[in-house]
Amino acid sequence: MVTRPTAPPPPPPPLSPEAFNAAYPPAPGSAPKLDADALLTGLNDRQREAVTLPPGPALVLAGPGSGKTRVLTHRVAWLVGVERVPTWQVMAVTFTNKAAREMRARLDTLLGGHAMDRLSIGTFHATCARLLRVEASGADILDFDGRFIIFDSDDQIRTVKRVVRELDLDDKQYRPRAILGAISAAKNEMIRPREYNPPTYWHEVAGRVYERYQALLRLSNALDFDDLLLETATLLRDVPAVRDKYRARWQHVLVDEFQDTNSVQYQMVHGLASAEIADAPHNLFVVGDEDQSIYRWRGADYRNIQRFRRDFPAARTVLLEQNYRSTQTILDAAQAVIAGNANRTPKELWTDSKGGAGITLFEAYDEGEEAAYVVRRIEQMNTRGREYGDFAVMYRTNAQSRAIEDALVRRRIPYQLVGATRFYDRREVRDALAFLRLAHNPLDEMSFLRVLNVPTRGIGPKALSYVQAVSDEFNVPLWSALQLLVDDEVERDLPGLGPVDNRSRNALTTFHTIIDGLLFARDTLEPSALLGRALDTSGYANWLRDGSEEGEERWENLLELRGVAEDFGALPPREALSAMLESVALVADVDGIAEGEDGAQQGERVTLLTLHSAKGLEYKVVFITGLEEDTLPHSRSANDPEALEEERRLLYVGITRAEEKLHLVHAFRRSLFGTTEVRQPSRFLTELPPEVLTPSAARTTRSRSKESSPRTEETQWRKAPTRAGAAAGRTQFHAGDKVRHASFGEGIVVTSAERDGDEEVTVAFVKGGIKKLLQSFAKLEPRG
DNA sequence: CTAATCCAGGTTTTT
DNA sequence: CCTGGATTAG
Repeated sequence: MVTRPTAPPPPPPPLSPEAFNAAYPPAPGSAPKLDADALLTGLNDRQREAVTLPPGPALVLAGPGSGKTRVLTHRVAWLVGVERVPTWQVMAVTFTNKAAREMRARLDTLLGGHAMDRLSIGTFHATCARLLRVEASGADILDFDGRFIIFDSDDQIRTVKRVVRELDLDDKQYRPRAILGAISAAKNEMIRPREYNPPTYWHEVAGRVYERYQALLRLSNALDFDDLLLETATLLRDVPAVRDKYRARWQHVLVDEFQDTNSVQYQMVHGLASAEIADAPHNLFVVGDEDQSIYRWRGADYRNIQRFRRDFPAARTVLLEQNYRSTQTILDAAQAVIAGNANRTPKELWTDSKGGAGITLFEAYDEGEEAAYVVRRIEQMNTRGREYGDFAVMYRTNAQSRAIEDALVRRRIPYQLVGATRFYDRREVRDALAFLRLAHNPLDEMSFLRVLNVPTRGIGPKALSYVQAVSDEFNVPLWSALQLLVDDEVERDLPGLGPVDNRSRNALTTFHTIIDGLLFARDTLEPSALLGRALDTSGYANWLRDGSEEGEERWENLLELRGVAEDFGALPPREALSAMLESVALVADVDGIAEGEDGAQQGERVTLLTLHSAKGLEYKVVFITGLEEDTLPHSRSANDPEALEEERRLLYVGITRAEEKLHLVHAFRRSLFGTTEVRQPSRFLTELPPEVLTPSAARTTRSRSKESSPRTEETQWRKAPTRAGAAAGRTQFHAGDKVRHASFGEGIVVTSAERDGDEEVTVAFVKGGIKKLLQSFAKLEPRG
């Protein structure tokens, strides 16, 4: 593929205006020259067109499985290897670390491992963080300095809570989550506290919180996720020197998943590419798919694709419709579903792989049976030669994973859970990181307060109030206040508090000693050792490992964290520490961390994940579970047509993950927060054309679409439960009977379910409506 | 100050 | 169901 000439390549024609090359002479870090034909082999016509587009704005509309990442990476390779653009002039942004890593890896292969270090490839957030660290040091345009820390969602919510309490607000009426949402929304619109124009009284209050929240952030020299974007976009908009510098530097900007950009991200990209500098072409290459826009709730707007067309009328558009992933059957199903959305530009996906297995639709009795079904199918296919790694089980909400996990554990099938209680959200991990953050910067109040009394060392509200009082009195951070206290450099009688009692004093000294020790060690110990020291001297390790199973589990998480820390061992300690903390703050997914306890590799495990985290992935066999009203579409989306369209896109994303076989599963009833409810099948199911389904599944949807007719279907069980009915004393069944699962209208409801390999049967009579009926369900013991 | 216990509330998706 | 907050007993 990649050929390296033996003779030095002839000087390439400069892609960018000479003026730029003169002003910014190419730095070391140009890529090897690539052979254009070799680079393009294996690409289809459309892909080739996209990869070789002339400079200028470009929009690639890429359907699922159409080789989007391939196009992006080849485009970069084309630019640096064929067009001879210096690598440092290229910036590619993605949304996830995973995508960035993958791009990097693929480019590494394409470019033969050279010249990678000068390419800017990263997530929006990471890219912004890097830029801000540079720009905030020195210039005092910004109200924070380059050593800022990054607040994650937990820090954010704690801060908002603190402000809500401070302002004496009712946290029921002003729920911290909601307020944080409002703040985030404002930031996404680039609205600062002072410019905030509240539409309602509630928002006015939220605005007050916003102001104080922001002040607290800056007090800790902290930025939240939204700030990273906002401050960068503002800088590029308002400071010509900075803007021009980066425009000149990044002459080629490539954006992945453009449909998921929010307004700030759009402006940032737009700002970088605008042509206010004479002769600068807008070399902005964006790739996206409106149909896969699933982050509306955090400000993403697929209409940015339309906006792009409007703002860059000269943009060339390339449509990628050939799919290399799924069977035609699966594509047909996907298109039928997405066709239900009104606001979209139609695309016609096609593939060379005609036909394919029908899509199975299964109605389970409840989530337990749903899980049993999935697991049974996996086992069946596994014995027929499928690897566990070929399977993925997807769901709308993380809570749904529990039942599936249970079933997998019982059958001893190795699995991998993506996301869920994220590794870095675990309490012990956050505690441990708080120690490291304090070692990095003891003024970090969030971390200070977090571990001040963890493990408990006798510092309660009383002791804290001394520190707080000193902090207020002398207007210094908590850490400095603590220092003053333990060094006995403040008046013994604090205003309104009286003398500091000895117990508090001792406890505070203990804490001070711990952190001081870390500060002392941070320049010599590498992060993993520093972490070990922190856990030892703080007593955290002992406290955690109290002999309980839970304690050991948590301890293992800390060992994993230690493993993460070891990756930074090569750098000088001080640098390694900040690199590690930065990386950890911007990591969202757990991949690479959750290697199996049972020794199974990733490829040998069933993957469990939400539909959201499934984007960009593919599996041979996909199960989409919980296809019910109020789950998919989710109840929160019920009243909002826009939100409903997003739910449909979510299902579309899920369906198009499947390469060969798709199972759609829904349950007749499902328990949620303790109570059980009857579920209606998802409206999206009725949008599936019967011919994409397996015959029996097609029959089911058809009978279901006739509204008032009874909903019946034969169960999947071969053996009827033995005289289970008799045990109920209501009706009788015999071995060999065909058990029916009749939900409505027949006077009797019978369902079977599997539990621990045994079948469980439920029988009831219809009396007083379905709700009553379900309450009166009798649970029966199976008999041998 | 800590630990145990009770209670109410909130439960979508994630950089 | 699970968490986090509040309350209470020690």
